[in-house]
Parts: sequence; C-alpha cells; structure tokens
Amino acid sequence: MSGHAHADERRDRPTMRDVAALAGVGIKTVSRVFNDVPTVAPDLVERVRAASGKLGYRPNLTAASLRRSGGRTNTIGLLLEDVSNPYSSFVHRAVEDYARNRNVLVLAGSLDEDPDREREFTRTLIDRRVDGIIIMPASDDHRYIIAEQLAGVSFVFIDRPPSPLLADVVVSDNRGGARTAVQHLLNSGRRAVAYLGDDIEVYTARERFAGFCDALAAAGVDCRPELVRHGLRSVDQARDAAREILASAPPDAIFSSQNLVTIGVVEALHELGLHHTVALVGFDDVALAGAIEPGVTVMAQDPAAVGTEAARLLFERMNGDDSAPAIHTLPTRLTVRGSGELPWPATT
Amino acid sequence: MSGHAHADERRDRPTMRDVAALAGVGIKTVSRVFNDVPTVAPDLVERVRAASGKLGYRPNLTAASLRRSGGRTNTIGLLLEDVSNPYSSFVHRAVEDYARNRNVLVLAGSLDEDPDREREFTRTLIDRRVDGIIIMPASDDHRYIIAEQLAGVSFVFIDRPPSPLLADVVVSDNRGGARTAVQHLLNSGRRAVAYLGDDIEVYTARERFAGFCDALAAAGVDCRPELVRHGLRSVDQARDAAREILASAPPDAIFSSQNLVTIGVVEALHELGLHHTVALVGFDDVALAGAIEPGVTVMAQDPAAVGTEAARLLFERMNGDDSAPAIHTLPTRLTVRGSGELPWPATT
DNA sequence: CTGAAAGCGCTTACAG
DNA sequence: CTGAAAGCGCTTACAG
Repeated sequence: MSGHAHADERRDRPTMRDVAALAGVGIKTVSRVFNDVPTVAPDLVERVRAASGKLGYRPNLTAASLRRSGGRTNTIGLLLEDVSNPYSSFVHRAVEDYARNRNVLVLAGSLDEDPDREREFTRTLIDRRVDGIIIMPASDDHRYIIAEQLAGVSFVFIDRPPSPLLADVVVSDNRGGARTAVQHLLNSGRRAVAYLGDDIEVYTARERFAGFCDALAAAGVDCRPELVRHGLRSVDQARDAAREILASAPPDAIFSSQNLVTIGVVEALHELGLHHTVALVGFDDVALAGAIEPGVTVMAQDPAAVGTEAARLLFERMNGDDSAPAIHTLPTRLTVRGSGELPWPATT
Repeated sequence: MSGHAHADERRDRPTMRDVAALAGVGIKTVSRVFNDVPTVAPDLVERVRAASGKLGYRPNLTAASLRRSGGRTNTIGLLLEDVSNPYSSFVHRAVEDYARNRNVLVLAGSLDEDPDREREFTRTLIDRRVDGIIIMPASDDHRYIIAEQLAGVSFVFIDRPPSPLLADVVVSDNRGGARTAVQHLLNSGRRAVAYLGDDIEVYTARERFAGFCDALAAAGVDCRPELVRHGLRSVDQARDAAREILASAPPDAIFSSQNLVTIGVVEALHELGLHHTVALVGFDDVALAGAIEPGVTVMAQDPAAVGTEAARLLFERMNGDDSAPAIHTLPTRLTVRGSGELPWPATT
C-alpha cells in the first residue's frame, strides 16, 4: 500500500451543507462558526466543530469572496522583471511578508522586460479579480490601467514611474546615488571615469547616467564619449565591453550602473590584472562582493525597503486612500569595500 | 487633474449580464463567445465583442471555476524555503515558466524552515482550492496531506522526500555529488579534509555528509571528528567555524555542504591568507565564484531543472496520473574553478 | 440566537 | 444555433 490517492477512490470535498446536515444545524450557523461570529451558542459551535472535523471540511474561500460585500479576494499580483533575479526576489520577499500579516496571498510573475507580457499578465490578474497589483513595469504607456483603477483595482509601481503618473511609484534615488558614487571616485583625484550601463531606454539606467554626468559636470570634468557604453544587458556583454574599453581608451576609474554589469567589469579587471589599478564603484550590491580582492564598493539599493513601502502604499490604496499619486524616493547607501578607494596615483 | 480613480467615482465592474443586455443576446451566448465556442453565429459574436469592448468587460475567472466541472482554479501553490534565496528563486522561475505555458498561475510563499508555517500555508492554499502544490518541506511528518490528495489536490515535493513517501519528490543527487566532490579533493593527495555544513537534521545536509563519509571510507581515510562542523545556518556562523577549525586542527582541504557555508569559508580563508593553501569544494554554486582568486570549485545543482521536473510531475498528477509516488534524482555537476585544484603539497 | 430565501458571476444540463 | 432554468459554495438581507 502506498497511501497514495488513486483516482478511483477520490472523494468529493465536503461542503458547508454537509457539515450543517451532520451537525443538525442550518448552513448559516456553520458559516458563522467559521467566520468567528461570537453570538453562536457554545453547544452549536461544538457540534459544528465536531462535524467539520469528522468530515475534514475546509471552507472554500474563493466561493466566499464571490458573494462577500466588497468582493475582496485577498490576493494581490506582483509583476517583477524576473522572480529569480536578486533585486526582484528581495522585493518579493518583503511584499510577501507585508501581505501575509494581512492574510493576503501573492501571485508573482516575471515580465522579462516585455511590454506585451506586462499587458497580458495584468489582464490575467484582473480576470482573477486580485485586489491590487504591484508592478515593476516593462512598458512605457500605462493608460490602460485607468479603467481598472475605476473598477477598484489598486496599483503601485516599483523602480520606474508609470507614464503618465497615474499611480504611486517607489524608486531608489538613482540619480542622486549615482552622482554620489561618481563623486566618490573623483575624490581620489581620478579623472578618466568610464560609464558602463544598461540600455539607456531603461528608466533606471537613464537616471543613473544622468547622475554620472551630474558628478562630472560638478567637478568640471568632460564626459568623454569613448568612455561610455550603454545597452549592456548581461554579464558577458559587460565583460566584453569592459575589456574593450580598458584596452583602447584606458580609464582610471569605472562606474557600473547595475548588478550584472558590475560582475562583468570585475571579471574583466581580474583577467587583465587591473583590479588594483582601476577603481570601481557599482550601483546595486552583489553577492560575495566582500570576498573579492579588492572588495567591490557599491552604491546599494534596499530592495526590501522598496517592497515594504510599495506594499504599504498598495494596502492604503486598497483601503480607500484616494490622495494624489506621488513618487516615493528611497535613499541608497555607499558601501565601501576597497575597489572604489584604490590609492592614486596608482602605485602598481 | 491626476487621472487617478477617486473612490466616489468608482464604478461597478460590468458582468456578463450587462454585456448580454447591451448586445441583445442571452448571457449564455456571451459565455460561449468568451470561451471560444465555435458554433456562435458571426453577427452575434460581433455584437458581443462590441458590447464588452464598450463596457470594458472582463470575465470573472474565479466565478467561472466555481461552477465549472472539475472545479479547477488554474492556480498552483509553491512553498519554498525563502522566495529570495537564489536556489528557491530559480526553482520558482522554472515552475512559473512551466505553469504559464498551461495558463496556470503560481501562489508562492516562504516557509523559513518552520514546520508550523508549512501546515498553515498548505491549509491556506487548500482553502483557495489550488489544483496542486509543490513544496520544499520544513516539517518531517506529511501524513496530513493524505486527506487532501483524496480530495483531489496533487502534491510534489522538492529537495526533501515526504515522510512517509506519499508523493513524488525531486531531489539532487546529494550523496553522490558530495562523494564525488570529496573524492576530487582526495585525488590531489590531501587527507585532512574538513566538513562544514548545515544542521544534520536537515535531509540534504545529512545526505551530503553521508557522501563525504563515503568518499573518505572509499579512500581508506579516517573521518576525524575535530574536522567536522554541523549546524551552520548563516555566513557568519560558517566564517566563525572555519576560522576556528583552521586555527586549531588545521585541515588541508575543506568540503562545504551548502551555499552560505561556502561563502563563509571563502571569507575565512581570505582573512587568514590560506586561500592558496587549503583546497575548497562547495556544494551549490555561488554568484561571483569565478571572479574570486582562486575561483571556487563547486558541485553545482540545477535548480531550474528541479523546478521544471517538479512542475512536469505535478501537472501529470493533476491530469490523473495515479502511478506510485517515486524519488526522482537529478545529477549534479562539478564546476572546476581553481580552489579545488590547488597544487599539493602546498607550495606557499 | 438561528435559519430559509435570494444572490454573487459564472457554467451545466436541457429544451427549443 | 440560442437561451431560460438550475446550481457551484458560499454570504447577504431578512424574518422569526
């Protein structure tokens, strides 16, 4: 015997009606017991408990929410770039924790920067009647959410503002953080600072590049086009771009605008033996960054704070807050580990 | 004007009945159109399309599944150790992709190794009537799932078998992989091999420790208790344990049985300047492992393959497969990067 | 305090 | 090919 459920012995799940019959009460009394209504006679509560225990009864929450006033499903949607990327998954965890404390479950999905998937997934979530949606957007036109907001679905954006601004958005201080990071590099006296980053069409890359330019301008340093590379979407692309830039227009410092780019740059620097010569600060923290020699100095975001703040805003909206949508900016933090503080002039 | 939905102008969502009235047809015809029943007259299809477009109608899928035969909700649950840990999140992504192709959504949650949370979360998912559950278990008694299986919920386990074996489980070849990893260390001639790992109560830790012992026994090497540390649950604990073991009973090689432990060991080796002297192989891959000097040699699992296989098995069960539950073992792969192949005798 | 009737938004089963 | 009736498993609104 395997203890395994064979199809031919599959039983139907008992309903409230079955419990009521066994307990000898009306189904409304069973409903009251499972909803913790306090005005039920103790002996009836006991009989209902016994009957549902014997039958293995469990209430059907989706059926309940269908009739329940307000029609809340106690489910929210969370649309991320990719549930398996570290930034997204830390946001996810924070949202999960916030939601769990309120008895709400999270339907998460990956958009892979695909605007069509954003639309499809949003529609799917709406067809399931989620109460709200937190979204790290892939598209750049969000007018389609207006009808949904009017129908009662709340939205909060993460990382990139909706356009036009129809809902709250939680972002890191990308521009200010990048500016501070680059200033940190300039402080050592270095002047040939390279920028390696994601596609400039991406909001965060655009902001961080602007911060890079801000810092150079403030220091009276020219921004040299041969030291700038956009459109880096993977570790491999970043490594190749870094190799090339280090060979041709050698910079004495590098600002990498994102996680994967930073990893690629680190790999290139180590290959070329330049990791003690060319300074590096990355935007976004990376695992093991402290175990490398030198440690990678980064301007760290706080994805958990982003997730918590987004969830907080979403639940406020779901609870009726109808104030004007706003941009909520969260600070970033410089984490000094060595790569951004190499001696200058270089002593190698 | 903000374009934002104010509570006082919130409209009710149109229903099938509203669409039917506007299109001048019965609601069953609207239902047929939205379910792509091919036998509807083209002009009626057109009128329904126009009416639902004008009203912004979207079908309510939870209401549909309530009456639909079989009662599928097209939702599965995924209970992970922590959605934000790399292993879990790669499993998650693979499950998402498999489910998406079948129009199924994933409700994911983190158990944090808490048996009570496992029970609670499973119950919550069942109250939502998910069609199946993939679970990386935290508890060690799974008899409570028998009733659910009889009621039609499918289960597949990941990483650790249910006890007793009531459902399929997908595991990596922990014992065989660990054995191979340790043999790899012994091949260089090293004999004082240390083991640092997670709580021995944890199934995977137990299996990997068994593989460690297998390899020593096969090589005729004694297992020295002073070279073994269990119960390491964080980077910090692992670093401290590694420091201590390296100072007192100096090993010439280390096998670390898990991700976080490997990171802690790497940090300790670098601090003590032993990273070119003491060989290291870790179980589980770690990010940036290739950028460190030396690169970290690991016995890598394939979390994406685990997720895909678990999803495949779950959907087969949901589609009526009632064969006996089995243990499905996936191979691991040695990724050579340097730390496991240091010259011996040590030349430092 | 308790329960029978009506209804949530759909689909099933059936009649035309 | 089309639609009115009944029902999915609950909650609401109401009467006793």
